[in-house]
Amino acid sequence: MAVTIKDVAKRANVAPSTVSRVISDNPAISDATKEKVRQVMDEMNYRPNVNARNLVSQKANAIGIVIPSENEDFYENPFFLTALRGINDVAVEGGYSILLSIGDGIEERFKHVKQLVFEKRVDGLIFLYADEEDPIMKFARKEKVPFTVIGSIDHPDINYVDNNNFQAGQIVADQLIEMGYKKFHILGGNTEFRHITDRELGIRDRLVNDIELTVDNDIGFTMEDGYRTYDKIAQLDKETALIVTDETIADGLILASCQKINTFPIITYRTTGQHAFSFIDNNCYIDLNTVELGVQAMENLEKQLLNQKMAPEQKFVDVSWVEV
Amino acid sequence: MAVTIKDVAKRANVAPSTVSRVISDNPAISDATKEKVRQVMDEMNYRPNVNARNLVSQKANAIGIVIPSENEDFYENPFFLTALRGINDVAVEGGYSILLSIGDGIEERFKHVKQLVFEKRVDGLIFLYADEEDPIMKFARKEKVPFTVIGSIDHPDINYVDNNNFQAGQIVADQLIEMGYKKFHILGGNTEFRHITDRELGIRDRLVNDIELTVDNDIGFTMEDGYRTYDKIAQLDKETALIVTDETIADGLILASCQKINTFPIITYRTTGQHAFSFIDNNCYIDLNTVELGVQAMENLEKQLLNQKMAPEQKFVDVSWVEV
DNA sequence: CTGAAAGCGCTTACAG
DNA sequence: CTGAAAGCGCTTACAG
Repeated sequence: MAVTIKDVAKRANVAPSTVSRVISDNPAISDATKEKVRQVMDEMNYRPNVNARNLVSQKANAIGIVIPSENEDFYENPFFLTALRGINDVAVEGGYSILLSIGDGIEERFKHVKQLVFEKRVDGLIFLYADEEDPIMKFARKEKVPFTVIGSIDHPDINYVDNNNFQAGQIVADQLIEMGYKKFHILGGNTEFRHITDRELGIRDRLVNDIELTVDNDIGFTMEDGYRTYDKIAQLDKETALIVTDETIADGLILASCQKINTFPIITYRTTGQHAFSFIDNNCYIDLNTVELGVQAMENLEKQLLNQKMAPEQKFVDVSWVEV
Repeated sequence: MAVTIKDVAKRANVAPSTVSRVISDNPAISDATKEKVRQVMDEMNYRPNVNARNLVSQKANAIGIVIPSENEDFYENPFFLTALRGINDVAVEGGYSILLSIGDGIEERFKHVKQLVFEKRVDGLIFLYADEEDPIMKFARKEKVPFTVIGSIDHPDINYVDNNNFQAGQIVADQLIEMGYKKFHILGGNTEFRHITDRELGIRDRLVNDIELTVDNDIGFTMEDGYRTYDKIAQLDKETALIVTDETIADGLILASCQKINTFPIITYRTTGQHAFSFIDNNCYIDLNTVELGVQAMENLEKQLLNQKMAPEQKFVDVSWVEV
């Protein structure tokens, strides 16, 4: 059997409660006792039993990750795994486990999340998408489960972390103007997504008089959609700077154009510098710092868990222009 | 506060132990009592507290997933997430949570896995790679943690689930012969991986006299490696059937050739039919049924957890030829 | 600064 | 078929 707090206490000639206090580094315990107990813990390779600890504290020391319902995306879009990486870093540091809810379909996942919450398997949730009308999110609000959203939600009570997409638009415009471009063409994903429209607004915000702007939005959200756009894009005049406000569409387009004469740079917003196409995409890009998005989401959630009555936070992560 | 087993017992006019027995569907309890108690549980929306239950049973009702140390792969290779999907399906069914160990670098992950095991956060592990010399796997054997490997390991004590890669080679050869090809060219990943060599052996096993075979192995494992192979491949004569024994390499090659005249089919082994390039890859392929690999791995692990003294199992999942 | 005791919410022999 | 009691391994008031 595994060694328990009692075994340690006996060997160290103290009470179990003292050992417990040493574990939590309680300032009431003398340094001498702490040192002695710690030595015994090391000797015996003692590890606290998480279940016992959680039972007392009524905590799970775990958080749940909720992914969007169109979950095919999850398997293709590097965004989710990259954000998860950031979440994981902070979670491990704080002793939290991460539980994924990746069942097929929204119904199954909703059921799973309910189970995680009601059985106290998780203390809080992180949503990898922003949709105020989502049933799982509504459930979390109703049950008062602490949660953090990655994305923007128009509601002052909700904690969220997002890219500063408006700024991300401004930066692109500024850079391209500095590079001497006079014509911009925006190729955009579906305008139902706020990051798409915010990026466009940011670009428009920095347009100077002599810039000519054309926009082609709502062309879809898959690689295939981008791929199919090639013929249209090829018509653009050579002086145009092409800004693709959705990474996956950009990848499809890059795929379509990589073997042809690449007449203009394709500027896009990237989840990570280590994307699958980095070896053929020699264009500058905007790094969305998605790992940092995950980090800040988890930091926010942890803060909520430690401080019940925290005021809701809405944070924006800066993006950065990357020269290639 | 949440409703406990005592609350249910009081309202149902029975003892807590009776409620507990109803939860586990103990046959000693009368149907009448069961029905009454279940009704009260529903009314009160009772959910058992997992921590309390785990504390008694000395179980975590959770399993840990270990990913390979070159973890950049994890973020690009659809294999891992697809296998996870299969694992998840079985895990949810059996009431197990899934904990990921995705920290950066082997050291950090090793530390994390140790913590998961020693703190009893997991009951068992699934390795998404097969390497007998891996320190984490050695640790699991030493500590007698139940685990299942996805991949093949030459050791009779280890439970694993793998594709039948030899058969996967045979099937490709058979199909291409039936299609009338007389020349095969194998473009292979690194031969340190057994699935690569087994697939080749399977192909060789079914070669008939008049087939001419050429092989080009160890060209790497990234998309870029496949992409770079294009010029060499373009030299092949038009009658050749090209078999790529690694999916990622195949994708790089498809990417390189998609805009050119695609003179011969590129046959490869695919993790899933819904891969990123499915819209430009019109070739037949071998479906490795990776979801099923995950399903069987989790089924095996669950069996180990329920039956301590189970004889080790080595299972092989069949692959299937997919016509496009 | 430290210990004895109660309790977290379950399960499981043991009795009856 | 059901209940009372002990116990899983911790933490945390309460005493001293």
